Amino acid sequence: MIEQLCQGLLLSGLSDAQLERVAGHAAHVKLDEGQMLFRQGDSAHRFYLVLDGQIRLFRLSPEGAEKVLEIVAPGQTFAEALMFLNAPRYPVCAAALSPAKLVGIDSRDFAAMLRESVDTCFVLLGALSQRLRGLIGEIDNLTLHTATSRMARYLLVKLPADRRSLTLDVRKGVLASRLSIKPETFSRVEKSLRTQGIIEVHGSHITVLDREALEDIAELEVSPELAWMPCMPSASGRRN
Amino acid sequence: MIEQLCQGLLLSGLSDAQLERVAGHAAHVKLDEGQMLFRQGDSAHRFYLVLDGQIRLFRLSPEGAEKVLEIVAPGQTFAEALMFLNAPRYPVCAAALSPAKLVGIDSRDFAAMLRESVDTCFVLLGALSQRLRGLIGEIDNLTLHTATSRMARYLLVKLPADRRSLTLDVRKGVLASRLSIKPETFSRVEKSLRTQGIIEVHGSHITVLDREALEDIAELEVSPELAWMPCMPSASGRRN
DNA sequence: ATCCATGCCTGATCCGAATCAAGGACCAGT
DNA sequence: ACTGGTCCTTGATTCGGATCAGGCATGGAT
Repeated sequence: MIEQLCQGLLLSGLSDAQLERVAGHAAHVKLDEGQMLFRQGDSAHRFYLVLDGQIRLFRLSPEGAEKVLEIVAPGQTFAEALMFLNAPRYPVCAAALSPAKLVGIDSRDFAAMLRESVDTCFVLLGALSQRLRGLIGEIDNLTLHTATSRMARYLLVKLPADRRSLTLDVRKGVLASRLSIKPETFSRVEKSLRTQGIIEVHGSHITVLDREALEDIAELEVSPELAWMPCMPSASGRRN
Repeated sequence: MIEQLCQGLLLSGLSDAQLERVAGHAAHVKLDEGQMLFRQGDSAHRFYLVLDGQIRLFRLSPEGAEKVLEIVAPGQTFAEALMFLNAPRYPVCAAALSPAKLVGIDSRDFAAMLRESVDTCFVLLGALSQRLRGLIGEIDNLTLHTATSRMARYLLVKLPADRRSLTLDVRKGVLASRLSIKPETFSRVEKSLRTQGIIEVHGSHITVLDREALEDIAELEVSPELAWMPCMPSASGRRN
């Protein structure tokens, strides 16, 4: 159990004694493919470390529509932030994309331990900060960019720095939801990139033929430009 | 200066000695209406506490489009999270909506002090967690709900619990951007709610005539319903 | 008072993406 | 090899909201 906990980046900085204490109230959880771990609105007493498989975090609308916020991979933790709220309830649903093994860690217990380890506090603060940055980027994607642009960005992020191809680690339908695109549109965007000769697709294996063009479509920030921009005082939302 | 720092909810838990230390490297900042405080991409050495006025945090796309992420009111702090990243850069632009006074607090200094106060660490963790929850709600709004629904939600949130009317604290154009709506559409949505007899508008003063109807439009969660939902295993993004 | 700038409103039109509707591909199970 | 089931793809159409264009009202400067 202890060694398994160490797989979590968040927990790797803990001392043996601390790990043992955390392990005390921790519980192994196994999920079948598609099985729900918790639902949004459930009261949250624990957070989780993924050991194996993938967990899909998603939001449900009252009408039953769903939006995937994150796909959690082994070694990552999720739902830690709730530890610090008064009457914590999961803000999302969690379900396994594939058969999964995880460890559930008691929030109260962990928080108590945190009090004795400022270092770990800082690790956690860092993790939450990064997640915050990620969500801001997500909102930027949704409000300032098109579906095609989001797709291009995703490919560029997932593309190993020096390699030209990658293999999608989730079904295209799930990825579509992750990018806030309908499966039909996803398919069309993919086709468009294919016919432009920018990418090549064989099942879930994608090869980037023209990285330049893809970066162009992704509409990435160009830092130096910011210094030139006028940024009119109190400019109203021309182009929102 | 010390008393001013205390206005920040985040800082109110600090001891006098700690406050004094923070005040040491803190600097007052005054902004004219519309003046920029920092731009996205700028390296971030400090975070801010708003004493007076309103600060508009927004994101710029390469094409110059802008999206307001938050409007910061007096007593609130912003950009604290960056403290815990390695090469921190502001992820957003900040500009004053009205003449504003704020205090800039040195990140390194504050972080050093944090190491000696686990309690304050927890306060910060709580604050970041809430912000995280807020951003998830924001993404939910953008992906699972219409412009009209977002507008209704905003009104309901801003509406004092027992009162029937409220006064908008920002220009409608800014609010539109905050809700990711174009000013034209904002105007049309407002008109639609007016002609339905749900709200009454006089300038920036809005009266809610039919709270029920507004809640209906807002498509709020109905917690008990979640227990009934099937939540098919590995359901694909039917309805994204 | 006149001027012009800015914010807000309204109408006509356009566009990106969702929806509706069918096919087709790729399985696992019989 | 045949099923029946997902999952993906493709086409036709619709729809929400953006864009373009113009008008009106307010408020500060001259």
